[in-house]
This record gives sequence, structure tokens and C-alpha cells, in this order.
Amino acid sequence: MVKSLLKFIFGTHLRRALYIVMEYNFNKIEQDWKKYWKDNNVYKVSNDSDKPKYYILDMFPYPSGAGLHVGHPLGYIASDIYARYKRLSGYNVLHPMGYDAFGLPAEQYALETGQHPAVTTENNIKRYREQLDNIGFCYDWSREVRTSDPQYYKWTQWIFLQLFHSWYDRKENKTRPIATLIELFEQEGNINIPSPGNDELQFDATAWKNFSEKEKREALMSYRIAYQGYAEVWWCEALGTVLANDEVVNGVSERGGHPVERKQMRQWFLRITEYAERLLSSLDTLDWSEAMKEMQRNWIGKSKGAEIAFSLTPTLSKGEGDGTQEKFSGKEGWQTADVAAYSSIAPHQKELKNSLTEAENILWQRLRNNQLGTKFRRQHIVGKFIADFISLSKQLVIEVDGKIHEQQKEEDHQRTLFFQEKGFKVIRFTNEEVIQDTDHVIEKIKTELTGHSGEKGSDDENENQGKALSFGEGLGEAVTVFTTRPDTIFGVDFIVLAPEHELVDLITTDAQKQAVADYKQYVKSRSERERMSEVKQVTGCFTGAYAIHPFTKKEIPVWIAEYVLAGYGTGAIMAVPSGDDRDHAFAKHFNIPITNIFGKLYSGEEAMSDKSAIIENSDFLTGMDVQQATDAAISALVKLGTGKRRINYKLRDAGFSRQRYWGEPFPIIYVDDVPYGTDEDIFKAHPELQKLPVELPHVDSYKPGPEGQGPLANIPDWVNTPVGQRETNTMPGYAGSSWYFLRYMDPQNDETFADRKATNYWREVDLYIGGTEHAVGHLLYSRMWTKALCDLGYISFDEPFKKLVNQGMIQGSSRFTYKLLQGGLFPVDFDPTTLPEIYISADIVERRNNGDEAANNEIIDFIKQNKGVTAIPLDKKYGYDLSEIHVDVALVDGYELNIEGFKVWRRENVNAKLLLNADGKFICSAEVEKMSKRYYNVVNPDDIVNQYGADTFRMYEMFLGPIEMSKPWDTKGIEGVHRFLKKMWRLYFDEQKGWIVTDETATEAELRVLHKTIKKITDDIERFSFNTCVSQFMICVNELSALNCHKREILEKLAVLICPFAPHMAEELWHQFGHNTSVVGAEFPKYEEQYVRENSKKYPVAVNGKTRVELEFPLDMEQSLIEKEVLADPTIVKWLEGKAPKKVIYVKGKMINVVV
RNA sequence: GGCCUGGUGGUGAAAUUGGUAAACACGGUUGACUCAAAAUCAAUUAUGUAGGGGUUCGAGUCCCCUCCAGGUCACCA
Repeated sequence: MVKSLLKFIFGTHLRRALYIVMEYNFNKIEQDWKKYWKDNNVYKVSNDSDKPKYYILDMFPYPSGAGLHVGHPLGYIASDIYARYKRLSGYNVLHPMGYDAFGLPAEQYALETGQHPAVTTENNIKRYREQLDNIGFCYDWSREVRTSDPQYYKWTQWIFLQLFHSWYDRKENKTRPIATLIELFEQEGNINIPSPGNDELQFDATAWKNFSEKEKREALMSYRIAYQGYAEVWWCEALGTVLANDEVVNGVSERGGHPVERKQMRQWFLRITEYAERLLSSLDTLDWSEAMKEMQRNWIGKSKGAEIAFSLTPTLSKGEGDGTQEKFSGKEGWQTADVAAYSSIAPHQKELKNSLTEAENILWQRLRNNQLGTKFRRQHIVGKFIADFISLSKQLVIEVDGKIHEQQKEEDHQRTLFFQEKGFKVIRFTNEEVIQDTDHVIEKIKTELTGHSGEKGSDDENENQGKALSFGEGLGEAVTVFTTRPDTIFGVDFIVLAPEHELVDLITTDAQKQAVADYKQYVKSRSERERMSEVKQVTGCFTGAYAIHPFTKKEIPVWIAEYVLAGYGTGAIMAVPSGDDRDHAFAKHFNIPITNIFGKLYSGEEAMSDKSAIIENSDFLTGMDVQQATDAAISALVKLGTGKRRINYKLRDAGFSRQRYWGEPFPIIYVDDVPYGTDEDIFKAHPELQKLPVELPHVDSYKPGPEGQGPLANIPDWVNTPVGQRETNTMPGYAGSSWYFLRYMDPQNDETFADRKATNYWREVDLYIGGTEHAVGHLLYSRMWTKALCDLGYISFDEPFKKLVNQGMIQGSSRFTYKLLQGGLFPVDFDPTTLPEIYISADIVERRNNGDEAANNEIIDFIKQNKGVTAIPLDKKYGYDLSEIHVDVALVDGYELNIEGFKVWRRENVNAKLLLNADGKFICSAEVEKMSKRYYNVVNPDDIVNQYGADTFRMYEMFLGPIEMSKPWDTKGIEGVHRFLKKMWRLYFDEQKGWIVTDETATEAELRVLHKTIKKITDDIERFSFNTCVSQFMICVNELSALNCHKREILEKLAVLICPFAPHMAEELWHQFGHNTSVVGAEFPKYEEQYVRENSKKYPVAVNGKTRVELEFPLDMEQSLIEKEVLADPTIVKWLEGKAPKKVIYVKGKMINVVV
């Protein structure tokens, strides 16, 4: 009565004004403190501090046009909580944020709208920043970096140059400056330093000194960490551009569905393969999830085994001898990069062979079958190049210049250089020469054959012989397989080559020529996708050739089959059907006899692939286990000179070129077609060329350049310099993100990428939080860059991210309406535009689906009524079709549709008729999907923050569940968290009385609640269990409310405790307590056991493991006494049923169990 | 198909070293306050941890098999 009178007198305005102070007015609180933090630079971090450091990093976001949805901040909130906790615990915490701002979407958008990527990126970043600020993160924004900022990519380019000027020293296991390699070459050539990129490359000190500048640079290129090579890209003629792998779907371009083809392009690569072993072994030192490490391990794909050479028969030409001895002389087991090159050339070669030009064909007819006294091979791969015709024994290459070659002048030149370097003589004829005067050409060749071999000194002879027969070059004598099971060598029943294998055409017998050609045609016709989806299908073709078993000397048939991949191992396997499932299926399918080397363990029906087997029927290996037999087999093979231990990696060198605009330009200029780093002496006369950054020039069009080059190729003013031409490719997305964690340490430095003092202080990232999508891309390259920079002495640690936490995805929870589809149902003259759309409530549809006739009739009646039809056709199950249509989740409350909103949402729905359920509601169906604009299930954090406040939003995201788990977003549950914060607020404020915190001394019970909470929160933050933290806060507040506690002694600590989770509220309370500095400078409350310690415990007492009663005993009571009392307890006596207890299990502080 | 994660009420989940399964919330229902609503408060709501077997005094937790879901690589020799 009095209250309502007061209300009447004071009016609503005054009441509201009072409420602002007393109610939990999160909007005002949060805005005030955000401003305060900003104005006072509260989150600025210094590089000078006596405190221990802690570096927390979130994975670099790409600022997309769609902005943040509620899923994105999950990891940011977690890292923010941890950062604030660490700061309160006395650490100097680096917690920066920035943007991975280069990238394809911005360029794509530019192509479509003409807006410059820099502009759209800037806008997107602005929006991201607003959204991030809204959530109250403690980032030190003065350290923000953007990869697209010239002051940033200056150092990306600088690091690239360091990689370009480095090689990998396998002996030292270290990245070293290329100058040290040049020194070594001057002393001893490359005899002891095989090139990782080109293992045919051999020269001594003299040869090196006689090399031209160009030859030297070419040799060095096959050692550099950042190097140039050739790789195939997807080229789309119609779009005039190069496409990424995932832009090619089903063999056509994703956009437009245009045909694509493979095209050779000169590309930059990073020689990450040299780091394979280190990247693998140091994984063990990292605190990452096992799943993540496993993904990296799989990607690196180390397998130990043996490489075994099988001699071939009968297509061997006798004159060339058995080269297997030389094959393995002085070779290291590192082939990955070369195999990569091979697999990209192989299809090319195949193509050429299938389409010999007229001239080539004429010449081939005169060269083949030893007609000139030496064996010629056509379209033969040597190293990275294909020779038109080659005689290995006479070291002669014959090139016929046809149409194809006119487009490849540059490549021809390189090829010639390459062959000459190998000691081959290269002679060239034009098409006309060959066609019009074949005899003359043949005469010329004959002269060369005699002259050339006569010229050679004996030293040369030896060297070249070794060379010619080295790996991958001296083809035709033996086939090399890679196997992880050399112990099964006696079970080899056939050899399988990849259809693209270079030996296939050489060894195929005439009788099998057609069959092999047909099979290769078939393989070619099948898309990648088909090959993948039909894994089980067994296909293959016999070549007619046989290999000789190294021990038994038996002849083994050589097949080709698509299940063997050209790109893995050596592109050839020894098939052991009794021990391998695929080999077994293959043998069964083609009726190849199977040798059993596992005795009874092999049933004849299924391969025995278990590694626990004992080897049988295997000569000297019989009776050994897998490990013993493996070692013994390898030793024996090594002795024979036909095999060696070999470690193989799946990892491939990473392509580092993109034919795009919106990326870092390369600091590379081609002089006379030779690439030079802009920092090299050759540009000394032009200091403007030497300056970094090489800035990305403005372009008017984002269209690709000629021949699939990037858009930069369209700007001659930029490309052409007084000395040479600039590289027109740009760097890929992972360039800038591979080292950004270093830049945060010293982001404004213009002298170096980051001051050594800063990197020595902050070192590696202590905690890195992000999604699993970067498992093998960014995380692997970052690790490699860090190792390289460490090796080169620029930083003093070689792993970037010590601990990694993967946040799960927050999925969207989509809502659907059932809409009636037109068609079939209505009269011919029916005009759908004049009649309303019809929607059916999901619960009615569900009942119909469950066979409820009444529901179906209800729907039919509704349709008839609203569509003006009288009959429903019978040719469909229900006579009509419904389809599930996404509806904006903002229009749905739980599952109930906001009908008015729905009608306004889409114009077609203005007159829509909705069939409601019995309660008069329209229910939507639901499904969990990715959160995405096109599913209308995106929830914007801004909306949540407006409605509930940032503190509620932060705590709710954490409350959803463990952060590494994926879960759908459900706004419903947020009420509970919001209620909790309001309830906590009421411990400090009363609606009427305002601030109600007292200075009374806390009771034991209150202190127990507080310290229990401190312990739980501390432990749980440390183990990243933030959801249980929120629960504990709720328990704490519930208990303090029940105790009616408003005491400063308790509540001040609680305010600090919750600061990492609800920083705005904590700051407000902290200031209400009279502090005039920010709560982030407070001290995190310490747990004190004395307040929690109890001296008795209510034990659950079980009989045979089933809890029957609870009994309380002092904790320090002796076991014998407890046992006595337990056995005397009437309930226990009852459950014992008169039986004597066998023993009593007593676990102090836990439970008691009586065993009968 | 391989590898990795996971499977607990109507829902999100908790149970950290094997020791009282379902804490803390959401939702539902009922009630109090209110003209009514909101807000708040109170009460109420799961016989059993995917299934089968094993180890143990005792298993959601450890071991084996099967099933299911998600992630990842995909004929990797």
C-alpha cells in the first residue's frame, strides 16, 4: 500500500533512475569500462618487465566480409580468460591480435565488384574490430599486425630472401647460408653434398669453377630452401586463369564448369622435405593434442623399409649391362622432392609419347631397334626433363623442334643446359630437316655417335657411367620398388608399376603393347574422383616383362595397375599376395599363383597382414619374426647390392607461388631469365630496386595476366626494371602467417623483423588456441620457418607453439518450414502467383510421417481450402509434396515460428497460409549444420551482447561445454547464465538499498564456500575446463545467497576471481569497493586449505559394492574402529543377512565397502 | 578402408587418481508474488553411462569384441 503510494508520488522516471544504480545494468557498466580500458591503455604490454612472461596467441583470423558469428569468439574468449588469469597471477602476458589480411576471397570480390581488395579488407577489419571490442577482450591493440601492410610484408619478403639464400646441410642437420655451400663447391664440388632437388647433378671443384654464372645459379637453385621448380597447376582456358585444387570439381572449374587442364609452370617452392625428420621428431616435445600430432605425423608420412632393385627380362638390351650395383652407390635415402617432380612430368611424357609428331615418328623408325648400333629411347625422362630421343650409352640427345617446342623456348634452353651438364651432347633438328632430308639427318647422327664417344677422356667415361645408371636415370635394367615389408621378399609373386611409371613403355613386350596402351587409356579416362570412389575395383594389365627375384632368381611377372601410385615411393611395388590385402585381391582377380610364406596363418582366403606372424617358407628368413626377418633381408640385399634400407616420406615440397594479385610480391628480379634476390650485389647500382618492401602496385584490373600469369604481369611499368623483370607471382596465404607470432613481439620495428631482445624475452608462444583446420598447413609451415630462422641464428628457439588447444566448432542450429511444392496437384489454368504459399507446421507433418491418417487429412483439407482445388491426385504417396525450407533462426523462438515476422521476411510469404497445430502454434523442424549465411542460422555476437551483455555472452560460450568439443549454438540456455550474473550482483547490490556490502567478519561456512571456489576455479582454469568454472561460480553464488552473505572479506575476492570471465562486472565491483585502479592489476585470490579442511566425512557404506547407508566418521579415526562400528550398524547387519564379512575396504575420505 | 575423438536424463553437460553417477544449467510441470505479465522465489521432473564380455572388493573411467556418430587421410606399398 505504501509502496504503491510512493510509486504514484515519485513517478516512473525517478524509479528508473534509482534502478540504474541498483539493478544489474550491464549495458551501462560494460560501455563505461570499455571506455575506461581504452582511455587508460589498461591492456598495453611492455617488453620490459621483471615478471615472468607468458605468451598467449589466437590463430590469425581472416577478415571475411560476413563478420564474426558466435562460433568465432569461442577460442578468443578462452584465451582471454587464460590471459587475464595469468596476468592476475603475476605474469607479464602478451596477448595480441591481428589479421591475416591477404587472401583469395577479397580478390574474388574485387573481380566481381571492381572494389580494391585493400578497401574491402579495410572495411572488413573495421567490422571485425568493432565486434571484437564488443566482447571485452584484453588484446594489446597497439601491437596489431596485418599481413597486407607493407611494413609487415617487408619482413615476410626479407625472410623469403633468407630462405632463398640458404640451403639445408644434411650433415649438420641445419639450415645454412648459401655462401657456405658455394665455399664447399669451390673446394670439392658437390660430390659429398648431393642435391636434394636434382640427384643427377654432379660436379667437382674444377667443373664448378668452369660453370658460367647462369650454370652456377642453376646448380644452387637445386639446393636453396626457397627454390624454383616446375609444377603442374590447373589451367582453365575459359577463365584464363590458374585454379586451386579445390576450385576444380569433377574435372571442370567450380565456377562456370569450364574444362581445365594440367599446365607446367615455373613456380616457387619451399624445401620443407628437408625438415621432415625434425618436424616429425620434435612433435614429441610439444604439448599438443594427440589428434593434432597424429595429423602432422600422417602428413609427414614417414615409413621405414627398403628399396629393392629387381632386374628385368627379357626386354633388356644386353649392351647396357646390369646396373644394379651402381644404382646404390653413395646415395642417401632422400628422394621426396624428386619424386614430386617426376609425378608431375610423367603424365606429360605419356602424352608426348602417344602423340609423336610426323617428324618424330619418321626419325624414330630409323633409330629404333639398334639400327645405328646403339639403343635409342624416345621421350625419355632424365631428371626433370624429357629428351625426344636419347642414347644413354653414347651420351647423345636428339631434339626435334616441332610446334610444341616453339612455346617452350625457355624450357628448351634449360633442358639443353641440363643435358650438357650431365655430359650429354645435344643435337637439334627442325621438323622440316627430318621430314625432307631424313638420310642427311641420320648421317649427322651417325657422325655424332662415333665422334662423341671418341672425344671423351677415360675419367669422364667413368663418371658418366656412374651417372647414367644412377637412380631414375639408367632405366631399362631394373625396377626399383619401395617396401615396408622386406621380410616378405620370398612371398613376392609379381611386381606392379604405376601405369604412369617411366619404365612401362620400355619393358612392355610387343604382344602386350596393345593391352597396355588400352589400359593406360582407361586409367587416363578416369577422373581422380572415380579412382577414389571405386577403391575396391581391381584393374590392371600384364606388361609381358618379367623381373628376376634377387634370391631365388625366379622370374616374376611385371604388371601395371592403378592401385600403385606414381607419386609415392618409387611408383613400383613388390606384390606379396599372402601378406597384403590389395596384392591378394589382385592375385585372385588375375589368377596369379600365390606363394604362402605364413604357413597355417595364411588361409588362402585372406591375406595375413598381421605383423605378429612368423615368416615361413622363406629360405634363410624362415622362423624369424617380422623385425628379425626385416633386418636379415635388408642385410642380405645390401650384400647383393640390390637393396638398401630406406626411409620414405609422404611430405612434399610446398608450392609457394600463386598467380594472384592480393598477396606478397616476391623480392625477386629475373636478369637474363635467372632469378636474383633483390638484395643481391647485381642490383647495387640501383639501390631503389634493393629496397624492401617490394610494394604491391595498384592495379585497375584483377584479371589474370597472359599465359596464366598473375595480374601483376599486366603492369609493364612495374614488371620491367632497368636491370630485369620482376617476379609476377605472389606468395600464398601461409607466407605471412608463418611468422606473425614473432612480429607481435616488436611490431613497429623498422630495422629488423623483431628485435633479438624482444624475441629472447617472449620466445615461443606458450599457449596457442585455434581450430583444427590449420593442422597441416599453417602449423607445419610455421614450424619449418621457425626452425630455419633458428638455424640461421635469427632467433633462439626452434618451435613456435609450445602448447596448442583446439577449440571445437560452434555449429548452427537451423530451422525449417514445410512448404507445399507446386505441380501435379492443380488445375491447368492454375496461376501460382495468385494463390498463397502454403506452409504446414512441423509437428503435423511428423504425425503424418508416422502414419497418422487424421494429420494427413488435415493437411489435404487445408490445401484444398486455400488453393481452391477439389481433388488430390493419387500418383504420389500423399498426393502432394512438401519441401523443407530454411527459415531465419531469428524468426523462431525455440521451435515456434514468429508468424508475423515470417510473412514480412519474404515477399512471397505476405499472403502465405500456415497450417497451425492444435495449440495455435506453427512449429519448425530443426537440424544441426555449419553456421552459415545461406542456412539462415547465423547468430551475431553483437545481438547477444546487446540483449544480455558481453559478460553473459562470454560465460555462456564457456558454459556450453568443453572448449575442444563442437556443439550447436542454442540461445535458449543463455538465460541461466544471465540469471546467475544478476544473482551474483544481488550479493553486492539491493534493488532498494543499493550497495549492501558490509565489513563484518566472515563465518567459517562463508570462508569454506569461497576457498572451495578459489581452488576449483584455479584448477579448472589451469586445465582449460572453463565450463566447470562457470558451474562452480553458480554453486558459489547459490551458496553465498543461501548464507545471506554480503561481506567484503568474501565478496571482494569473488569479484577478482570472476574477472577473467566477466571482466566488466568485476571492474565495476572492484571500483565500488573503492579502488581507483583497474581490477586487472589485482591479485588472484590464493586458496588456503585451512578454511576448507573438514575433520569428519559422511562415508557411503556399501555391501558388495552396493551403497546401503551413509555413516559419518572422523577423518583421523583408526580403520579398525571404523570397521567395528560399520559392522555394528543395523542397516549393514541387515544387508549382511547373517553372513560373515570377508573383509572391509576402507578408503580414507572416499568410501567403505563390506565384502561378504 | 586406415588412423584419431567421442557415445551418460527431454537438452547442454559434470564425475580431475577406478571409490555415493547425473553436479551446474536449460526445458517441462506445479505453486507463491501480480489485475496481468516480466522479474524473482519455491517445489517437481531421469533404475542406470550405446551393446556384449573381462579384470577388480568396487568400472562411466582399465582391457577385448560389436554397433553408432564426428574429425582426418584416403589404393601410402
